Amino acid sequence: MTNHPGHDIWPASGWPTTPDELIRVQETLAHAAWTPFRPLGRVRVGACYTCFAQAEPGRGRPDDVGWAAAALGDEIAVASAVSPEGYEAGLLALREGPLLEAAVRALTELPDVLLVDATGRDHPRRAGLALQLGAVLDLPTVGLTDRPLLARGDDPEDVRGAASPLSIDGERVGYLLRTKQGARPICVHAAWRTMPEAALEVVLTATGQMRTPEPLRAARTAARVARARDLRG
DNA sequence: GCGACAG
DNA sequence: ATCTTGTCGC
Repeated sequence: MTNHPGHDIWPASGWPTTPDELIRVQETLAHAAWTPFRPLGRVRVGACYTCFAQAEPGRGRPDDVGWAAAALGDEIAVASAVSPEGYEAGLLALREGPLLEAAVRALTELPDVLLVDATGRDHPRRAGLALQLGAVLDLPTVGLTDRPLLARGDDPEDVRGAASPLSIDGERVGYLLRTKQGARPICVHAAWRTMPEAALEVVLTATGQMRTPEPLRAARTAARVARARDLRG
């Protein structure tokens, strides 16, 4: 938890710092060999989330302060820093990667599988931030978003648990999942070491009565609370 | 040229 | 991310 944030976690983070660099990493990760994660037994599901100080529509600003939180069971960890980049679709890792990694690494124990507020295989180079973060942390990950980046899918029926495939040119990259009746479906993305079906299973086990899976709700709340606290003194 | 475009 | 709109429940 950095109280007076700087760019400090970026240079030493090992994450790419330029679009060209990131794109190369994404292309490499998209073709990397992997063994599929099978959710067996009691799987510990964690989540991470980032929010920023500037709340303007459209692209976020460079040099904005960000707060990331990671949640696993009752434990919460938070990290904060100035993020050098604004938001650009396809390059979210430049803005949030090191922040999310820092929050997850601040947990006492790592989860068996991590939910990330970003896409995975649904990406121009098939390597969204959820996939990349999993590779960096060596953890299976699942991406969760409100809407797809490139993928398309039909609306699942309005029954809790109903799902319909999200695809890019016939390639299945995730599912639209109705986690709550009467609520918009969430996008569940295959990411690092997770097939679309495994991703779906993980999300269903982590979801209670609310639309958003519990670990992600916890991380989201924690990040926003940290932001509110730090923006006072 | 215009809209779309994870957070 | 944020905003708008609509609906339901307190």
